[in-house]
Amino acid sequence: MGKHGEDLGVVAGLVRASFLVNAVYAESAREYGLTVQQGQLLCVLMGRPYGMGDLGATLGLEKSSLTGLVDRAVRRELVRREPDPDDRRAVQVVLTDDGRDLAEDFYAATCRRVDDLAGGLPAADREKLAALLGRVVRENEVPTVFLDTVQR
Amino acid sequence: MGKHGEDLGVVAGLVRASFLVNAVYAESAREYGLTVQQGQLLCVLMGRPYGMGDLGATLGLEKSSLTGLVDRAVRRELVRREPDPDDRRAVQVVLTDDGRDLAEDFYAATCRRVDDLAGGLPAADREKLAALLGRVVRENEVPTVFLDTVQR
DNA sequence: CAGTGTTAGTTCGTGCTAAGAACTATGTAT
DNA sequence: ATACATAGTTCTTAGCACGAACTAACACTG
Repeated sequence: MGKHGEDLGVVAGLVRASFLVNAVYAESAREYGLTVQQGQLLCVLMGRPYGMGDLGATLGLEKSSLTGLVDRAVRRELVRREPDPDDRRAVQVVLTDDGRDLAEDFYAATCRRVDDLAGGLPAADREKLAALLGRVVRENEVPTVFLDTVQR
Repeated sequence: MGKHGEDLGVVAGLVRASFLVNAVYAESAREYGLTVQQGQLLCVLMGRPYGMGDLGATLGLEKSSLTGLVDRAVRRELVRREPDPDDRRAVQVVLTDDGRDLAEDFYAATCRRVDDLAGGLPAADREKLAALLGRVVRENEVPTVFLDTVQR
């Protein structure tokens, strides 16, 4: 578990890098007239439509929090609620055409910015960093993915 | 600027790692009865007292946003506003004893959790990761620090 | 098919976050 | 003295996040 001073290095690095990414994400969202949460919502929906439940699990929100988020996105015509053909209680949240356009622009711009954060690193280091972060992410997302997968 | 698939690796790694850290930070805060922002406030103040202006610059908030954050922290007796002896307009925000205790507990717990995120990595990889993240952070905080320094 | 429990989502109330604009009071320069 | 800048607060508006209570549809069991 580590008692060395070097541990602080990883912790500080992760926390500060995460603040950096947050700041970049927020700035990018702002530029596109979105809040961070709306940006996340659009990015998630770029992949496929989601029901409210799945969406909550993916974004880490309670369903009651989600209703409002989706409501506001609907009001801005970025997103639609479509009835789920297999379950009359359920709803599919889908990007509108406007929503998709905005999502793609926002996504691209945000990727560019985040990429620039690592812009000073030579290619080899970038790959190393990507590999290490990938491992951290993979090892720690297991619980979430596990739940996602099991509960289907 | 990179046209290769590997670029996506760094971006995805940074973004997803940052979400992981956020989630951990939020969970830790919650456990200590804090919001993320209050947690950040306490952690910043662990180092030294700050005026409202400096605090805003450090946390990336407008002064008007800060008033409320500090108000709520004052109400919870985590923080005090002390008059600045050199400037009767200004205020020093200082941790109370309770605030310091809570800040230290929260800080330690959060560090432990973040450290656990990298728990699966062997020591050499942890160090490598810390070094790479350190570089990213250092290179990108320059603009903020630059502004801070120049505008005094 | 009736009864029971579960699931999907919404509504409501509370508190927190964030910003900008307008304002007060103090400080600084001229 | 005048004018301008700075430190913070107040007010308004909008969004975020949660839990508790609720409605409607589904699923199971007898």
